[in-house]
Amino acid sequence: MAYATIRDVARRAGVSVSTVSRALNDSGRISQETRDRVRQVIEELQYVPDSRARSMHSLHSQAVGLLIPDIRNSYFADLAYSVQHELLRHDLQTLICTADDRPDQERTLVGNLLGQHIDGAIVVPSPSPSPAVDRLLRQGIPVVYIDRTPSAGPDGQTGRVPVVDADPRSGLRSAIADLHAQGHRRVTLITGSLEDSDTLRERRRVFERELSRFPDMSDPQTQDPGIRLGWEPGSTARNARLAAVLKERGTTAVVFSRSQDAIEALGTFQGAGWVIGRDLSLVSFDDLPIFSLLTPSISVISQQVDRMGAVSVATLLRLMKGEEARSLRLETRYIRRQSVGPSPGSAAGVTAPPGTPVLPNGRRVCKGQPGGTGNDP
Amino acid sequence: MAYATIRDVARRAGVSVSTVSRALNDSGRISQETRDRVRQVIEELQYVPDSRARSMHSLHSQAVGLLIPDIRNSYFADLAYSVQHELLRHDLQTLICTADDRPDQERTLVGNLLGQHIDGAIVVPSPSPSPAVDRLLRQGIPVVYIDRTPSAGPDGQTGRVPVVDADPRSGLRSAIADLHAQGHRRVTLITGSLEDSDTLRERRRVFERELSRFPDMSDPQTQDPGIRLGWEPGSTARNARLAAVLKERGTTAVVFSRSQDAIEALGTFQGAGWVIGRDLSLVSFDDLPIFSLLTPSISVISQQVDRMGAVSVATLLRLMKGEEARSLRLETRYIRRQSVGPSPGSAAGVTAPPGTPVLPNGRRVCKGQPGGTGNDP
DNA sequence: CTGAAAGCGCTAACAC
DNA sequence: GTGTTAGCGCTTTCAG
Repeated sequence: MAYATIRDVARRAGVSVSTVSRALNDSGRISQETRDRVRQVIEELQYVPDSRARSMHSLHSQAVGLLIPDIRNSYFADLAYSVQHELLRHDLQTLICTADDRPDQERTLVGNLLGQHIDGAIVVPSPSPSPAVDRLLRQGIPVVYIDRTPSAGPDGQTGRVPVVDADPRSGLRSAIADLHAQGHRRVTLITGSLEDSDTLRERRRVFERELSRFPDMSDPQTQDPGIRLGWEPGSTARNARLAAVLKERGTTAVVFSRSQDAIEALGTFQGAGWVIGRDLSLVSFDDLPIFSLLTPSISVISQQVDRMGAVSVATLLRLMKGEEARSLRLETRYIRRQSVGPSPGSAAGVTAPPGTPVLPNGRRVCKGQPGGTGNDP
Repeated sequence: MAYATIRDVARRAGVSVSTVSRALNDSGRISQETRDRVRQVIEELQYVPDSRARSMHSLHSQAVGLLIPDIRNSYFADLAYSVQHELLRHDLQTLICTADDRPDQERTLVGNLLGQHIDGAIVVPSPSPSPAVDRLLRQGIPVVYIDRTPSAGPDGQTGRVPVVDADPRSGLRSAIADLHAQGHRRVTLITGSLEDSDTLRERRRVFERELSRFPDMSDPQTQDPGIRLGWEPGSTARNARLAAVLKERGTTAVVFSRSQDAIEALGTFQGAGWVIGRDLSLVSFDDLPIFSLLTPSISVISQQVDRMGAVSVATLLRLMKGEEARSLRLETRYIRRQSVGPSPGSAAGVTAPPGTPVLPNGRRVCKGQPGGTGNDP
């Protein structure tokens, strides 16, 4: 069935196309009466204005591109959801593009986006500087980086792009304070290979700094409070080795920099006879939905993706209005759950220290409530 | 910076716009020489044709809508990924819309899609018949349903929409056969409330039928091999009750109809001192990425989302070409992992029965390889 | 308050 | 082979 056009409506309502247009947009001068009649006809004909034709004049396509590495990753899916809903509130459509961190695919996708004359873009920058994103920038399209700080490219271009990401400090500080209060003195960070990622490098650096605020938590034997794991996907051998190292160090609590490592190691720890939250306390970055579903539920340092989505959209809107916009770091938040308990052989931890933000057994609402992480009061 | 238009290119190349158009589309007669020159200029100007203007003629927008309940759900995210990549191979853009199973939101989103004159749509039908989707149908837009069979609405409209979904039979049959071979005789299905979902109802029905093929597996005490769980999100109490019921029944193996229930129950079972794969064998529907990461890894009945995406796209393409397209049910596949082991107190299960499709500790490749589930030879 | 007409960027006849 | 021209469906002056 062919689409009804504005002419069809005009004809049927006995008016001209410009009158219909005015009725559609509440613009210009139009009498209440004709407006109602036109609206009536629009209903009858199930007329939907062609947004393509429309946007060719307005210079606004009402569409925003969202470039992420992989939609299958829970974290990015949450982010996409949040961004999309926030944009929808502003009558903007989100074009979700999964670039797989592959430059060629990025090129194709950005080409598509340019062809549609998107009004703006929200981009998770890939590890290496991206020529595709530069193209957006050169075209003068407002861009906001999200989640990762891009490696400063040699071209000054990216210099003026606002970044919205998470500051690991607040979350790590609370987590370490809580672990300390629970009597833990030997806390180990488990991180991925640091070369790959600024994010991981920063977490590591901040972890060390925050740990050093407690003199009794420094480890006299090992200078190095962190353990690096390669990217080999969770070999059992690797996790077994990990368990051995922890035992040798006398570690009573671990913080995982990458949620995936935490998931993989969990079973190994339990298989080794450790009860998580009793024999070993465990905290992971990223508040994945699954972490609150598992038993024991896993304490996390939340990146607050919902807020990140909302804030990045707000930043983009500002840019789109031609206003200035600055980079912003969101606080991470420590959420205590069952996986953290008092250190074995310690009398501490019966009560949490005042001021520690703790949500015992915090549960995440999954359906329908974007903000339902329970983080915000 | 303003976009370069086809006129800019024409002017600069010293030709007319139609010549540029021909160079762009390799259509009509054009000399090699001028074509190269035009291409040259296009490069220089970084010219990108305006797909909106373009599509106003061709009657094709090269865009397809994908309507899913929630992108945050791993299962749908996987599906979206698969669909999007498959469509991209055919130079079609995917407009991912998360409808939250809310009719009003569906209305808005479908309105947007109509406004863009999408060439087709792939839709996960919501439990109740959707007026929004009917609107697409009335407009004559090719639609394919995916994953769920829609409740037959009173309007004949939806009758002619092909459905691509998963047939639980093959997977359940293999799973039950494997469990039987492992010595399990008391197998229980754990399902959600059946009223909500045709899918769950069917799984339940097929489970009973497949179970009855083994005379020694029927349960003399309980007529009812299934346990229904409400939707209360994983209350500890509920899971504890579940454990008690299983013990009382003498169940040695469980099959979860909903992956979420499996995740929630896992910890409770382990907390009760059961070793999964030894004291209790466990199979879940849906091959979520996490299931292969956990220790023990979880045996699953895979819906083969990758294939489902590919097949639904193929079906849609057929429809878009005006050809007939039929509904299709994909086989589900049982993938054995560590969570299934021999029944306690049974001598069986040392070897798997011949012909049973088994992938011990099957691991899912997450990055970069759409087809990397390891299901396809 | 309403209508006629120009044009957004592109494609597709039709001429030359 | 290439240029001219008429639209696609809409918004937006500019007259009435």
